[in-house]
Amino acid sequence: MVETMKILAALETAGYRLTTPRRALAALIASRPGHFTADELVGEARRQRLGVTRATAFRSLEVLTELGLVERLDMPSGEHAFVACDPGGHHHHIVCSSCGRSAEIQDSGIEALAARIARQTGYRLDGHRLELYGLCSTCNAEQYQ
Amino acid sequence: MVETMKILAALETAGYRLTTPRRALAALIASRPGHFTADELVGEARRQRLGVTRATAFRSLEVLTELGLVERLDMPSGEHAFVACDPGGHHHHIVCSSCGRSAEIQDSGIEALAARIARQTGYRLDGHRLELYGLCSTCNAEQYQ
DNA sequence: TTTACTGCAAACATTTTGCAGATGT
DNA sequence: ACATCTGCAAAATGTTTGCAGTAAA
Repeated sequence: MVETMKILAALETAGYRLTTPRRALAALIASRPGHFTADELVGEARRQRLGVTRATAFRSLEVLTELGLVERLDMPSGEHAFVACDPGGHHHHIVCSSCGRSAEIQDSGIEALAARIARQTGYRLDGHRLELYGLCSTCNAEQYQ
Repeated sequence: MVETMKILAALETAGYRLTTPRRALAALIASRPGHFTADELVGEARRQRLGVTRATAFRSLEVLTELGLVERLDMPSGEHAFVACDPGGHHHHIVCSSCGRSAEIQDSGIEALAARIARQTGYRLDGHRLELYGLCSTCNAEQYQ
């Protein structure tokens, strides 16, 4: 769970202004249990009359992505989505294809695996991405009720 | 290396017609050493006067993707790209961020790793994606000349 | 008071679609 | 012959940008 305050604090620390739209977006993003598309975010903001433009939403998402507070995902469907996440450490996501809830995965051995592949293929790696898709335990349980 | 013939054979087997545009695209795709964007593909087709429309290119890429002859990648930059690949077995790609050359990676232990994560998180996985980015040995070598 | 930020609207990029005609089988 | 494909052009998406005004620090 990512809290609004953490996002705002990070923005402030990085020298960004805490504007009304940014506060609103931070709250919205923090309230999301899982991933969301830019469009969903804007829609939700509009529904709640928060007065946040599409352009501002994109601009904020960009800033937040840079700070590592949000990450961009590419769903199997091809659509782009974002997830709030803890900045700092490199990590990966596992996302529920039903409810969208997502969890962060720390190392788990992927780094080692990537290093091994690099050695085998002769590539000098400078990045990788692992995304896992499936049903979270809740959705999985519901399916059999 | 993926050959034109293989692509055409797969299309035919799947019941698709071997039209002129499809033959042209198959050849273009097979000639690519690495990944390519839809736009690059169309541009190349136009340069060679192959008479392939943008719409047709997209439609063909869709078909080829369905058949597993091509896969969609999401580059770190955010742009979409495609790579020709062997259909069948689940695999992943390692792509060179300089020349675009890409190689397929067979299992390498990712499946086991994914299974372990599934167990730990309680998710029932139905898919995952691993993409590795870096410099291939050739580009890496050139950098130090 | 200064500079970052926002809204607006237009521009852009990318992918999809409807339809009439061309073409593979 | 007949269904599948293609080209064309328009539409639907998704994202970015310039600029003048607003607001945070």
